[in-house]
Amino acid sequence: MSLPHAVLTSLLEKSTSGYDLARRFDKSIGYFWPATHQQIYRELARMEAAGWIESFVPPDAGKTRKKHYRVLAAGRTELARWTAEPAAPMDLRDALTVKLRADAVLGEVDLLPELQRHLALHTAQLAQYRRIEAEDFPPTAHPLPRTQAIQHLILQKGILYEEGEIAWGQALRTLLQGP
Amino acid sequence: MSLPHAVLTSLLEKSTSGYDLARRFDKSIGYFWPATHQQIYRELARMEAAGWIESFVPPDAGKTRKKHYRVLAAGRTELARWTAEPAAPMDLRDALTVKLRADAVLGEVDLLPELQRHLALHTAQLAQYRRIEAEDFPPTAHPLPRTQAIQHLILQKGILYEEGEIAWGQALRTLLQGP
DNA sequence: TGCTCCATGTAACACGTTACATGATTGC
DNA sequence: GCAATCATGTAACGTGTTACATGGAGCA
Repeated sequence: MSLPHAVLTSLLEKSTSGYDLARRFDKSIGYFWPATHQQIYRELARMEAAGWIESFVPPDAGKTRKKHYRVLAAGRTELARWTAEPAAPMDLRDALTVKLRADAVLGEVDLLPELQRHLALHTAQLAQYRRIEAEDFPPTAHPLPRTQAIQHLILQKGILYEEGEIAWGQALRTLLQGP
Repeated sequence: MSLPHAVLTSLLEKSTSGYDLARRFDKSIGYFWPATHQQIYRELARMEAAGWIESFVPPDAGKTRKKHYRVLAAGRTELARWTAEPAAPMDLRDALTVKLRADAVLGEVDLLPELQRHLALHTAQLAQYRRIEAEDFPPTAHPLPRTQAIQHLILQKGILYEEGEIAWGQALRTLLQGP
């Protein structure tokens, strides 16, 4: 049950509409907690009913249906509560590994094309993370303030993850291609 | 939709009862695709209805309710189809990273205890993987046959993952504890 | 006029989680 | 006799996924 809290976090970072939230999700928190726009609209409605957030018509709405949301005190309290609460570490759900085991037991399944696809996707994602890092965290002599240091560390987690996937995938490719 | 295929794979590796399957899951495929016993019973019933597997009373059943399952040709075909089929890479769902972002935007949330818990859990998991590796893959001079090499590589993926989590967690701990 | 993008939603369903039910067998 | 474990399930619910609906705004 982390999606509402991910949404609260994103709203605290910048209070916007559900639509923009859904789009920003894809490029930030969504890397670590993906969500579709339908899920986000559903959670926004629930959280407004629960009194964690409130909606208002933004000044620049004009004749559009645009609604903005902002976090209320109750939402902030709830987020702080959840953040300190112990939770199980995420569990992996890695279909490629299952496929690899299936290949081992079946034999005669050519996994290489699928593996190449994955390597390409992870390589692309890694490149994107590196681009973001180069833009947002240019090398400096001085240590970053806490908030920025945390954000950099989060980005580095994504980078580490992709690097690991790629290194492992290359080892697998060598094995599958071997004589 | 990978759970049925994970179950098929496990059944091909060793055809057993739902109960044993659920217990073996926890210690093998479940590391990469977790499932509760209820999910497994549900999938077994569905797959039997679909003609992918069949149940039979094992010779050693006695008066128990024990049922065994074995994979039919249709199930084997389906598994091969799914294995070669392209699929999106797994997506991360990492609550700790979300909590970290929440901490950055809220301030004044003490994440250290939660981080320590995670470090302890990942360290324990890593130790278990290493124990399995030492038992099942003792160092030899000769390269392993393909099936075993694949199984070793799968285990190494788990090890790499845990090592990454621990290394990152230690970096985070340094940051959170820093002055 | 027709197309794309903005913006918010409803509905149905599949999958995952949690709690509970049932009865037999094994070990003390 | 009692508790723990074996063994299979039902039921209810919550989250995630997919398809579709609605209507305005901007542009060629």
